[in-house]
Amino acid sequence: MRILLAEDDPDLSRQLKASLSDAGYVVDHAPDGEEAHFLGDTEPYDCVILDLGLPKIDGVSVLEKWRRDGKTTPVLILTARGAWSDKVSGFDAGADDYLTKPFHTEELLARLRALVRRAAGHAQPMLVCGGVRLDPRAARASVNGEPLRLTSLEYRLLHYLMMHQSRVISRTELVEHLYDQDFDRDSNTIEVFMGRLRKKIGTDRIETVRGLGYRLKPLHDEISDL
Amino acid sequence: MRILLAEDDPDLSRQLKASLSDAGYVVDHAPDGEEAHFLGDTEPYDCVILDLGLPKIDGVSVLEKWRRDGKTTPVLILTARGAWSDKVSGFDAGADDYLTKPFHTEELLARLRALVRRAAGHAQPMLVCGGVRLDPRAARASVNGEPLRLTSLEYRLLHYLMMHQSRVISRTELVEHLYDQDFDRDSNTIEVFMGRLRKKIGTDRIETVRGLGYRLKPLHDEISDL
DNA sequence: TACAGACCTGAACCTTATCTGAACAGGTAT
DNA sequence: ATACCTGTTCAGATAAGGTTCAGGTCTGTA
Repeated sequence: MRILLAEDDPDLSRQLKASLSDAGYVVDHAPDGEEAHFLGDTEPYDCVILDLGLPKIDGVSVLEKWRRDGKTTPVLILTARGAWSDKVSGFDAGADDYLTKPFHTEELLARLRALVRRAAGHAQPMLVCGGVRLDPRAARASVNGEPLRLTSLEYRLLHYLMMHQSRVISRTELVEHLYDQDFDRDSNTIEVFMGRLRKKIGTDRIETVRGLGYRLKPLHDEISDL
Repeated sequence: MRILLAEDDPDLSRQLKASLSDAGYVVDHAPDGEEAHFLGDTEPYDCVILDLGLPKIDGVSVLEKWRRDGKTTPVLILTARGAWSDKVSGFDAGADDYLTKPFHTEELLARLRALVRRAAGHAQPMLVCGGVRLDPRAARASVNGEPLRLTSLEYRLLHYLMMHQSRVISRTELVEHLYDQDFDRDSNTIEVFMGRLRKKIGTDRIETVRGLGYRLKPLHDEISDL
C-alpha cells in the first residue's frame, strides 16, 4: 500500500512516516501543497493523508483540484484547527475522513485501514480468498488455517492481490503500489516474488495472464459477477 | 437514500431523525441492537448510523455479525465514549467512519455524504452485449456467466468490439487500435483472431460485413437504431 | 455456371513474456 | 565479527501466444 503524506511540520512528518513505514505502508512525503498536488496527480496512491494548513497551496484547494480532475483516491484530512466548520468544508471538498490534531497514531492507522479497505470495495476487515486468509490489522496470513511465514514484501504483495482479488493486476500496477517513486521499472523482482509466494500459498492460486498481469483466483474459476 | 438509525437515546433519536429527514434521507429507527441487526439484515439501506452503546446487543457485535454475513453497507459509528481504543476496535470490526458525541449535526451530515459518495463510487462500467459481458477493470470476460479464457490480443479485440458494438468496424480500424504504427498492413492476423474469438464466444455473435469489416451483434439480428 | 476477390482456417513457425535456480548485497540480530 | 534473513539481479530454460503461410470456402457478378 502506497501512501502520500502531505504535511509541513517536519517533526510530525518524520514521526508519522516512521509509524506508517512500520505498519507496512510505502510513504511518499510532500512538504507543501504544490508538491502534494503534483505527486497526487502523477502517482497512484492507495490513500492520501492531507494536512489542511499547507504552505503554497492550502489543503482544501489541493483536494478540490484532484476531485475536479476525477481523482477518487481516498483522502484523510488532518488539521490543527478544531473548528467543525472546517471539517464540513473539508468533507464537501471530497475528503473521505477527518482527524483533528493531536491524535493517537493508533487511531490514524485504524482509520487508514478502514479507508483503504472501503476503497477496494471490502467492508470486512478480514480478507478471505479460497483457503487463504489475511488479517491486515495483525499483518498475518494463513492458508487453510496454517499460518504463513511471509517476508515483508511477500506480505504486501499478497495483501494487494487480496484487496483486488479476481481482478487482473498488471506488473506495473504492482510495482507502483509496492514501491515508492524511484524504482527500476524493468526489474523482475515481481516475478521472483510471485514465484516465492506461489510456493507458499499454493501454485494454482495465482493465475498469470500473459501480457496483462496476474490474478488471484477466488476459488477455482468462477467469475465474481456473472 | 435510505438510512438506518440505531440509537437508544429517545431525545437524540428524535432530533437526528428530524435533521436527517430534512436533509432528504428516508430514516428507519432501531432503539436496540436486536432490532438494528434484524432491520439491517432485511432492508437494503444505503448507510447505517450505529450507536455503540445499544441495549440487548451492543453495536460492535451487531456490526461484526453483518460483516461476517457479507453485508457491505457503509456504517458510521456513534459513541458517547471518547476512548480512542473504542474507535480502533470499531474500525477493525468493519466500521467506515466514527463520530464521538457530542457532535454537530452538520458534521454528521457531511460525513454521511462522504460515506454514501464513496460507497457509490464503485459502480464499475461493465460492457454487456447479449450474453457476453466484459469488465474492463478486471480485464475479464464471460459468456452466459461462463468465464472466458482469452489471450491478451483476443481480449483487446473483444474489448474494442464491445466498445463499438452494433457498428461496423473495418479491419484497418482494428489494426490501428490494436497495434502500434508500423504493422504489416496486409497481414491476416485480424482474420485469424476473429476466428479464434468466434470459437470462444459463439460463432454467430460477430457478423462479417463483406468489404467493410466486422460487427458485434447486440442480440440476434436486430440493429439498434436504423 | 464460371470467375475473382474477399474471407476463413489449420498447422507450422518463431518471438518473447514469464519462470526459476543461483548468486550477490545490504542490513540486522547474535 | 559472523551468520542469517530479505530483497535484488542475472542468465538460461520453457512454453504461451502472435504471425505467417498455404490452401479452402464463400459471395457477388456476369
